[in-house]
Amino acid sequence: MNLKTLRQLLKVCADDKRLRIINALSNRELVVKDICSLIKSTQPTVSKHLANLRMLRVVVDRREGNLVYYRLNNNPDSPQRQLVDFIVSQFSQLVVFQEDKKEVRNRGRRKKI
Amino acid sequence: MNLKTLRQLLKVCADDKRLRIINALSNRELVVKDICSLIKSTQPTVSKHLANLRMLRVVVDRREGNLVYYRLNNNPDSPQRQLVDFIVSQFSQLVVFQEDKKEVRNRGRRKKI
DNA sequence: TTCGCATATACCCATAACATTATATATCAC
DNA sequence: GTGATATATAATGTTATGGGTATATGCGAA
Repeated sequence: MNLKTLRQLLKVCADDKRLRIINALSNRELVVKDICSLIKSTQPTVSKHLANLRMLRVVVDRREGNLVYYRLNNNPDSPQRQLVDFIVSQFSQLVVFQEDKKEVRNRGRRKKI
Repeated sequence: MNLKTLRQLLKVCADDKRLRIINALSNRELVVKDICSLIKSTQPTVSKHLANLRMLRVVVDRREGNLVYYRLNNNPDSPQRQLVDFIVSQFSQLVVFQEDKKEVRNRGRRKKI
């Protein structure tokens, strides 16, 4: 870990939509399309955000058929996980975060993802 | 606290020089000129970085004569302090951080600040 | 193979961020 | 008041970032 990596890690989290993605994924893994409709952004935009988060290992992905599931990097010793924990726990009361979590739960109930 | 503030708070920390300033100030308060020589940047550049940090209340300042002392916002309940604590403690082993701390301590010994 | 769906990448544009130079403000000494 | 020092702000150029459209890739079904 060096200064550049720390800076990049903070920077990749310093974006409204990526913060919402991180918060949403703290609930459970999601496919790209779910995230598109959740944060109301086009698919390329979401793919790019996810690529940014993936490059810094904030999230990891797995392909299943033609779907790609994204989840948080849950390695408990990683700085990524530490920062995500800080964000998710410290700011869980943020209205958007609560709304998004609720939406993710509902979406999960409505259709198998 | 809203999403925008969280984003701005993360962003203001997501810069090499501002990270070094935060780490240096975790030791003790410093005047602008000290920071200029520490991070080897021009005075306007440092002033701007400090203004950014000040706007987000990551640091606070006090004027004494024609010197302006900067220190970390040490309100223990503030998100600012929480994030700074995370950065300073979690990444204290970073080479630049250790070098800067050493330099700050030496500088403090050499001349009264 | 071809089609259709999900996702990723390329390209372009608009805006934001950083560094530098020059200038302005503030305070002290005189 | 003037001059010197410390800091802040303004103006400018360059680079980085985020969003959109179009296109490419990957995979399953038939």
